[in-house]
Amino acid sequence: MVEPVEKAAPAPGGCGAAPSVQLGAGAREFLKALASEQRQQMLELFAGGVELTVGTVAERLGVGQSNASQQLALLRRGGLLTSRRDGKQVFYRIDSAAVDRSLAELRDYLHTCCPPGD
Amino acid sequence: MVEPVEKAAPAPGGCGAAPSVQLGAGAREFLKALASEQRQQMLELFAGGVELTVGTVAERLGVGQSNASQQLALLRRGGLLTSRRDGKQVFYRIDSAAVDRSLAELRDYLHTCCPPGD
DNA sequence: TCAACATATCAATATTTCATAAAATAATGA
DNA sequence: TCATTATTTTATGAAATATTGATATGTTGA
Repeated sequence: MVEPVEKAAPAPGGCGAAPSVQLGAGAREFLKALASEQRQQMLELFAGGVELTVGTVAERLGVGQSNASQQLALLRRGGLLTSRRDGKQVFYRIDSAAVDRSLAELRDYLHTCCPPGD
Repeated sequence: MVEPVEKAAPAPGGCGAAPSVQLGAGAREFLKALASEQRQQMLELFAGGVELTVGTVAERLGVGQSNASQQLALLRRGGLLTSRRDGKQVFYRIDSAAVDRSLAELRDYLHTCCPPGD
């Protein structure tokens, strides 16, 4: 019989006016890039800060060259990887600074959505 | 003429033996759940720790009730929301503790992949 | 210039995800 | 039990994503 308290409206006494939190386009690309198992495996190849070429990544994962190139491009767009060309080859490696930025943005977003101490 | 150093194998002198980093299934679901703009909007409705029913969420986002139910289930599987039934209705709310766990796992994973100071 | 190699882009097709409606499950009260 | 309401599950077609092969771009060295 006890009707649940309808806390539909933003809790007035809670954490104050919730600002319209929203993830930026960058963070969204970041999440999208990470939300694929294949791309996660790809990322793991770069552990330790090593640099790898497209061809090497394709070979190690047993996927086509075209596929690897496209997925790496996605990871780069998501701010997880950066690349440099050296001669014929393109070397990819983790973009630590950008990763940290995205992670911080995601943390802020989630902590605004759902403060740890509530 | 300078051949780029082929750091294909795990850097021996680098940050030590890179342990086989791998995201757990939980973290993967977490990322998947977050990697959708609609589900991000959905999450934002829960800012401040409010509880909402499936019907309310559907109405606020202007989507079908079935759609809302499915997306909410996805967010729950991803460990972002938790739910309780009270009578006929099901109330969803943020699962702060689980979010923090996933965020921590993600941070560890990314920091093993790509230590900030490298 | 050409030949060769590495990567990127494009096009076609499979696979997956999304959105809506219909049917099934669960809970309440008469 | 039946009717009503809320949610979940199922089924369907539409849209997005992944995979593959072919082609194009860019670089090197002859």
